[in-house]
Amino acid sequence: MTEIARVERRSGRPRSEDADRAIIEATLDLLAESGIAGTSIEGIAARAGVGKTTIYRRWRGLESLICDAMLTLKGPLPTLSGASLRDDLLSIAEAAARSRESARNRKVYACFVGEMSRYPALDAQYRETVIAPRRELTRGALRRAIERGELRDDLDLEVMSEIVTAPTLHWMLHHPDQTPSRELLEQLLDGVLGGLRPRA
Amino acid sequence: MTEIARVERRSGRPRSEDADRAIIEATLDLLAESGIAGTSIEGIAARAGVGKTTIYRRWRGLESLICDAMLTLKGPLPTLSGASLRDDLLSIAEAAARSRESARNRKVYACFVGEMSRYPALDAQYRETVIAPRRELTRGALRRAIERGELRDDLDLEVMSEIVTAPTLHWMLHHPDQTPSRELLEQLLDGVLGGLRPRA
DNA sequence: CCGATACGACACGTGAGCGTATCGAAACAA
DNA sequence: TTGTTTCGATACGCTCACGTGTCGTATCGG
Repeated sequence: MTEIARVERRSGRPRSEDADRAIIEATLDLLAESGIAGTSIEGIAARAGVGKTTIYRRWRGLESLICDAMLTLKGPLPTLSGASLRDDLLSIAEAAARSRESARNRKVYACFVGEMSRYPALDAQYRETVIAPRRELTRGALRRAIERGELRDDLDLEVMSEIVTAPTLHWMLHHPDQTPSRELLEQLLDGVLGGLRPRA
Repeated sequence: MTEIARVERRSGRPRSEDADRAIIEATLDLLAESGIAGTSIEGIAARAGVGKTTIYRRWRGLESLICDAMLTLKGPLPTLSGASLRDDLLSIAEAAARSRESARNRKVYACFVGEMSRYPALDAQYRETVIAPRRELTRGALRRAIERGELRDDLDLEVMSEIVTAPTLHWMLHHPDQTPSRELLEQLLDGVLGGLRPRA
């Protein structure tokens, strides 16, 4: 909805879809390199090989454009097998890792953490379309696991959700030049689920 | 070391320590409000009520100034009682929470996450003077706990360190408008140490 | 008092990005 | 072909920060 209405086409030269793609790609590239504050319409136009007019004709401004670019960043939500809590959480972690496979995407996520709060429209859309569905996915998996007796029921769901997701996200955030191996994801998850104290 | 050498004082008007303090405070304020990219010498001078000359006389440039400002951000390292792993880790978590008590400091930390990598000198100093000592403190506590049999010894120390610190740091990073209660810190820590599966 | 240095204030020219406007050419519908 | 719309390019006036230099004033040592 941030894009300017594409009114019913009647006549004249149609808008180039190549330009659309080039603009979005250039936006993500610049976000990764220079952060939100360092990304400008002029820079995007130059990198995309496009006139500024072409951008202003499609988006209201920088924030709208970044909103749209952001949406192309996130992959599809994983479908959970439901076989076990471990399987579900591993699927979620792997989906997160997959959307951070390219160095560019990792850097874009990193710059969002600190800068997003200064761009309210962007922040709201990010929370609603990216964070919230994934959060709900995790909470659902945890709820089902509690019902099946796979999880303690004496801890707040919010606290458990934090414990389960934080190590993976924290690792990925602070290792922007690496991709976590499947082994690492499993080690983190198993450590979290089983606990760090020796079983008596 | 980033500060311009304060040569042997001989005569003339001495530099104002009030100006020093005002400059550092203004720098941290602006970092919190606008991030690194949005912080300028002009802005700092204006907010501190100081001439630009006064800043350029003391620091080589913006990055040097931010380096010095950053050092005033971190409180002292906590001393660990060594009584138990839980006590030690709780002390570490509380020290981290304490240095994030003010909303301003929380926002400064948040902006560092995404932007720091674009400022190599700043990044190196931050890792060396802030992150490394705290990391070593945690690893030491974990090592001693393994020796005492308080911890599993089948997990990589790196992985355990990640699991132990991530939930607290992740929570604080994504709740920049709150301070974690002692109860929350304990819940997170106890969940991590005890694990999320029910004890058989 | 005198020389030295720091103080805040202000001005300089430079460069970047803003959002808008205008250009001739290109790509479509009728 | 004609009319319409988009294309990339370029230029506009505006604002902001850069780093430097220069004011007159304030504060120190000797």
